[in-house]
Amino acid sequence: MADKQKIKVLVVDDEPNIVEILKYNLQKEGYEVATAEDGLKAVKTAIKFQPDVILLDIMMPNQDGVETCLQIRQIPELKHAFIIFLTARLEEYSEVAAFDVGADDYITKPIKPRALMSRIAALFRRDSKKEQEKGQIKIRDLNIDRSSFTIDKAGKTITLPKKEFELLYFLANNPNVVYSRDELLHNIWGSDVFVLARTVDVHIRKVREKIGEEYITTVKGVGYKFELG
Amino acid sequence: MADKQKIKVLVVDDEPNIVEILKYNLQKEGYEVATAEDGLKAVKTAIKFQPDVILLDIMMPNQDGVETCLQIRQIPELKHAFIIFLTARLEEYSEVAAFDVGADDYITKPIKPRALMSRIAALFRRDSKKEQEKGQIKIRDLNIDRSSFTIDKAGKTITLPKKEFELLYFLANNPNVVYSRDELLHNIWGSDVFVLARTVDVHIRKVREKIGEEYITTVKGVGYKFELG
DNA sequence: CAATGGGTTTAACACTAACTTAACAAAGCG
DNA sequence: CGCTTTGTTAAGTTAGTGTTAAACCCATTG
Repeated sequence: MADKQKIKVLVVDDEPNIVEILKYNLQKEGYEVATAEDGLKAVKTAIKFQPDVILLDIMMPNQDGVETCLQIRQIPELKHAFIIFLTARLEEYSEVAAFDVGADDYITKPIKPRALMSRIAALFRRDSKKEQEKGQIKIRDLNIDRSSFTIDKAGKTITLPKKEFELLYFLANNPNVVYSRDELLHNIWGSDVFVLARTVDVHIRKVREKIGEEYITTVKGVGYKFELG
Repeated sequence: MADKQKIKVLVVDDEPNIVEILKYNLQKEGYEVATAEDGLKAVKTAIKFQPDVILLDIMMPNQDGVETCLQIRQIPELKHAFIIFLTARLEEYSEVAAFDVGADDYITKPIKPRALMSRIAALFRRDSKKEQEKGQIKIRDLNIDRSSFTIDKAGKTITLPKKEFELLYFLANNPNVVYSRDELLHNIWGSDVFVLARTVDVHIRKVREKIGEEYITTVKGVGYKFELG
């Protein structure tokens, strides 16, 4: 996948139940999660953990969310973090305070996990869309088009499955450069996936089968490369 | 979508905090932002900046939002601009006055940035729909007609429900481009709606059922696209 | 304001392409 | 020639999608 590294979320609430529910849901969505049970611990954890998103309860022992938010906003390394307040419906005063204090958003309890997930996802959607907006390669007699996951060759259009496409796309993007199987795995499958290196061979086979044998060549003992004319 | 060039937003409020928060969030969403701190400056800036959207606080020194709105509405170059009032919860009177004065919408403080962003995005979704309401697409043997929500195929006319139509219309408008379920949700359902991504599948099913299987193809692990030729 | 009904969303289960693994054949290299 | 690396095929597994039915929502109507 394209999430080179996981988005990190820090959940801060004094109610263990809520923390658990949020943690569970966030992890299921592929986020890396840390938790803290009060404001003081939140700040410490945030510094170590460097979260991208902080879900912050307002009413907490030791140090409430507003004060915590203020402190976090002072820390340069955490300035980019999104802070979302979790508030009980009736603490309206806090809504006002929240934004003065630098929160990016707030949601009212009871929390609907699904809605919260979408909202967090929305925060990062823009970037991922842009990444994909690159991507059309003309090389030799191939026209490789990321937007449609297709290869055009001599008028014929071939649609490739994801992994096969990514493989060809990656190699074609760096023509004449030899990549080892491990490098290909790392770049295309991602750094946190464990599959046998020989898996690459099979995908290479499939790609060659579909576009022809003359594009990807083997360098024995090293790996594969996309061959220029 | 059609954001060839950035949408311009003018934020007018006398509270620097609020201005900052809104500016920050708007820029993050990709809008171009200008600010003004009172009504008089707002009008001047608006003339220079030519915003597409104006966020206007009601209670301001020098010249309040209502009066400012009236003035802006006089200026021909700014007639197309959307004006959204920002009001404190209790100034109910203003809700009434706002629309008399030519505002397009209003929201009450405290402002939820997310909600505001969605609202702004929605303005342009609606707007762009209007533009396209002429919208008729001829593609392959289909004739897709937005004004009646119908598809003509080989003499037969099929009427689709709204979501199904929008889905087909969107894909047909961007043929050969693969869209993930999330992208489709974002573009068709809107950014502030939280539904499961799999909902898209069901609508795809219905559309295929009605117009035939040969138009929309699946790219596994990626999404759907409208297939040309 | 219950009942209806179309549209939409969710949930559950079935199914298959895609992916991975494994196993054997062929090819390169000392 | 052995030994290692790659090619190839087939079989095993899984993640992603298809499909259907049921739940839900909301506007309309009697």
